[in-house]
Amino acid sequence: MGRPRKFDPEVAVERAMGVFWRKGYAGTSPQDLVDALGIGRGSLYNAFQGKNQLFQRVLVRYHDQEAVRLIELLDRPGPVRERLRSALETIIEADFADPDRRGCLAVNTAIELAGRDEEATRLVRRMFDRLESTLRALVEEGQRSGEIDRGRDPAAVAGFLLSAINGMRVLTKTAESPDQLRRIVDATLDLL
Amino acid sequence: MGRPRKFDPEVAVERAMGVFWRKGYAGTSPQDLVDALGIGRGSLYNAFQGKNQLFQRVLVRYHDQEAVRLIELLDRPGPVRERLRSALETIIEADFADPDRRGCLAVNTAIELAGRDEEATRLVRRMFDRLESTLRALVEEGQRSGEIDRGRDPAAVAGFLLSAINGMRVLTKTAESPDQLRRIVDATLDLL
DNA sequence: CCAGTTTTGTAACTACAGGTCAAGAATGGA
DNA sequence: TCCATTCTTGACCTGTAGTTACAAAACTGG
Repeated sequence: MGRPRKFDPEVAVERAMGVFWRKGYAGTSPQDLVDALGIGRGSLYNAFQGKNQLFQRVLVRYHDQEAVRLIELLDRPGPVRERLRSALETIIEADFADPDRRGCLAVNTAIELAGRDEEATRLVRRMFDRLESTLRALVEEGQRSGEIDRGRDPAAVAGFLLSAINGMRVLTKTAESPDQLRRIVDATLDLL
Repeated sequence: MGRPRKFDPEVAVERAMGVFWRKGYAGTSPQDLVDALGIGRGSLYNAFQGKNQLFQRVLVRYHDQEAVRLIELLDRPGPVRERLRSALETIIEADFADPDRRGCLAVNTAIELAGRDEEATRLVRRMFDRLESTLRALVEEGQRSGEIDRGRDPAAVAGFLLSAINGMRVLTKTAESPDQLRRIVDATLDLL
């Protein structure tokens, strides 16, 4: 009972994600959110307790959406190396297709808030951990299929790949063309 | 002529660097700066035209200081791989020794401001380019000495290393212990 | 020691951050 | 139809961001 909501909270979180992603946490004002969500200030604070809580919901949504998309790419059938290449290339294409070059919200948040916002740190760490697990499984599969040297520690290689992906997403921020990044992908897979 | 400055601008920029590095650009207020620099508001705006200009001087100083330190590490005599390992390990030790885990100011700025602040973007890109050049020279040296496979494109490997370094500096933000990072260093050098 | 120059300290100002609150609107239940 | 409940709108509030203004202070050359 009670007056029903006029807006869909999920849609609101989705839109909030766009704003935080583009402007960062500190760079996003309540007014930005009100404008983007198309709801009144009061509703915003009623539905989500404040900027901080809303941001946490955004991070969860990002995890359930973007991170999962990447994991699905990696989990498709086919040779391990091809899957990896295709996933990395997709990341780069997506980063450069975005006119705002927002990069990865997890990376952005790690840089802006890690160590200074406990919950945000936890959520980002969770995304990194999840991706790393997926990568480890992929490496192990590659070792079974003979595509990847069996002498290597899968956990170490997975950590290396996670680091490589994050590094690329930093460089997409300043790179002028995708070519530099494509060469890095080539080099990374060559070395693997 | 005129009244002499009571403070050393270089010292002030140095201190400002500490603040921006820890709290980010948007997260640093004029009051933070006044407190940290130990000078009055008026002096601050008289000596450095404003937050933005001061930040640019900070970026230049960071380049001339931190980036150069890393380059010097890489330019020391000895086997290429050892130098690379020692440089990477030094980065990690420094990152974890810092109680605030500020990471790398260039990476932080790339994430926060690239594409949204032209001058900051230029200065960060310059740091990345400089490091990449050093890495390329190092790779070429390694190829001459036989430590690195001569079939590889030095530019691509250098880009790869730059990306790997930046990726590690993202992970130091959320990593709970340096061990994860040390394993990544091992894996990276193993693969090279 | 005066004129001219530059710095300093502090007050002031506008705008906005981030959030609260009262009043009213829309619902289901008795 | 009245009630309790929950939502919406928009005004309002306190504090701070980021900057400017300016008078007083501290120097230097002549």
